[in-house]
Amino acid sequence: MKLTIEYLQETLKGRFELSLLQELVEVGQFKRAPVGSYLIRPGEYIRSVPFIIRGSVKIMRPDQEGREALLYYLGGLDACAMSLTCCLGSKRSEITAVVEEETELIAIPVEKIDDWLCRYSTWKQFVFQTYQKRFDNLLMTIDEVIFHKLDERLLAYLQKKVASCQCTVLNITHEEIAQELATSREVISRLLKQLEKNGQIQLTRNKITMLA
Amino acid sequence: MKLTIEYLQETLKGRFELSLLQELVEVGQFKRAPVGSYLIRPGEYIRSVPFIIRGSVKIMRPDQEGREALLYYLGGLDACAMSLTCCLGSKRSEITAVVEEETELIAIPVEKIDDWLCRYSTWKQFVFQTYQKRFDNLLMTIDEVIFHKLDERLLAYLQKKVASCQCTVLNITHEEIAQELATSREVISRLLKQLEKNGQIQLTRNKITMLA
DNA sequence: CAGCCTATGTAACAATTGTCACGGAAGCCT
DNA sequence: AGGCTTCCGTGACAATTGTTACATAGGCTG
Repeated sequence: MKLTIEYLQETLKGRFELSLLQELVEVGQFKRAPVGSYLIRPGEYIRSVPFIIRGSVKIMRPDQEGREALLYYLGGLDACAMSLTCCLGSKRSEITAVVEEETELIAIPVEKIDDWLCRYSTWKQFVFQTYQKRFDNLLMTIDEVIFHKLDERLLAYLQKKVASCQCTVLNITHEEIAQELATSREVISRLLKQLEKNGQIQLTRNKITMLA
Repeated sequence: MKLTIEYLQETLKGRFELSLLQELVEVGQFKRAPVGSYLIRPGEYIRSVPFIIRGSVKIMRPDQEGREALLYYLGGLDACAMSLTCCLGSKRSEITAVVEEETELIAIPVEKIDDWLCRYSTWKQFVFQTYQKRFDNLLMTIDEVIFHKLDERLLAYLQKKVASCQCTVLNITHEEIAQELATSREVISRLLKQLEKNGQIQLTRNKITMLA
């Protein structure tokens, strides 16, 4: 699809000035990314920063043994701070970005990130806001892992998921959850069963329904 | 102490252009911070960003119950990214910064951070480099906590400490370590004893000597 | 030296998390 | 229906981490 000023004005209303929108239309590349597709893989160089218009993207952190833990989600009007730093420092990515729900995004070429920074104060603001949000995300993730037990983390995980997909029925297997929380399937099954006993969720194959 | 161009040229050699150094001399405030002093407390507004010339500063993350876990260390020529985001978004600090070893720093007023960003490309570079380093630090911390067990984390902790203070004898109590790793003193004592049995360290009161 | 405070050692037990083994259930395909 | 694959439930046990309780040791102060 081709980007238009009208589309941008509608989706980003008031966030950026007109002249910036015009540049965005020129250099930005609109993309629709299907569920499960990878926006970024660890080790890759990043040539464009994804600016998410709508949808949901999962940011994960891999380790050497092939495990991959969830860091946080990006949603509408978010941008990936990791990409920003990688671009500006031309380093390889240290994270994975997977589309969680069908996502529309604008790919912005690296050069422009820097170029716009001093020419558009709204852009500068946006970039720094992005950094701040990502720091907050990371800190919250760290809090979870350091200070909370698995059952609490699991519940928080489910709630985040619900918030991100806007519906109370999650289509997900225990195995997937286990991977994102960096533990084993059996442990997750056990804890989920506990939550079910407490009346907080309902379990069926490939599906978890939040009740609370 | 009063800042001088000569001092900055010596300590920051080549990193910033002369005109920026001149501004730094004018608006920056040189400070010497003793061990144990707080540069930032959670909940505070931040009016100046600490740019560390020499020494070591510990960045910690508190939780509601008064626990406080170590995130990472800042050393020479580092700046605190948290301060940056807080300033630019005028938000309260979410972390604690404590001086680990006698530190010399330059306090830079908030307004200047933004002001210089577009006027000095070396400054812009520095700011983004700072963000990137802090992201890396946080990611490494997350890796530790998510993927590694306490004994490995403890060893990594000790090694980081050794690297940061440049000597193999650490003056620290088990209790302090326990707090920074968000666990209990007994657990740390147990694991330290294990390390001692393995011949990796030597324990005496208030002191841990690294052997490996 | 006696008294006191802090740091450390350690046993015993509880709780949490990880692993193994296996059985059953749900859905799909032919 | 029968066979196959994937997902889930669960018991049993191991390993790790947390907690309680108390003993001992080092070092300081009067």
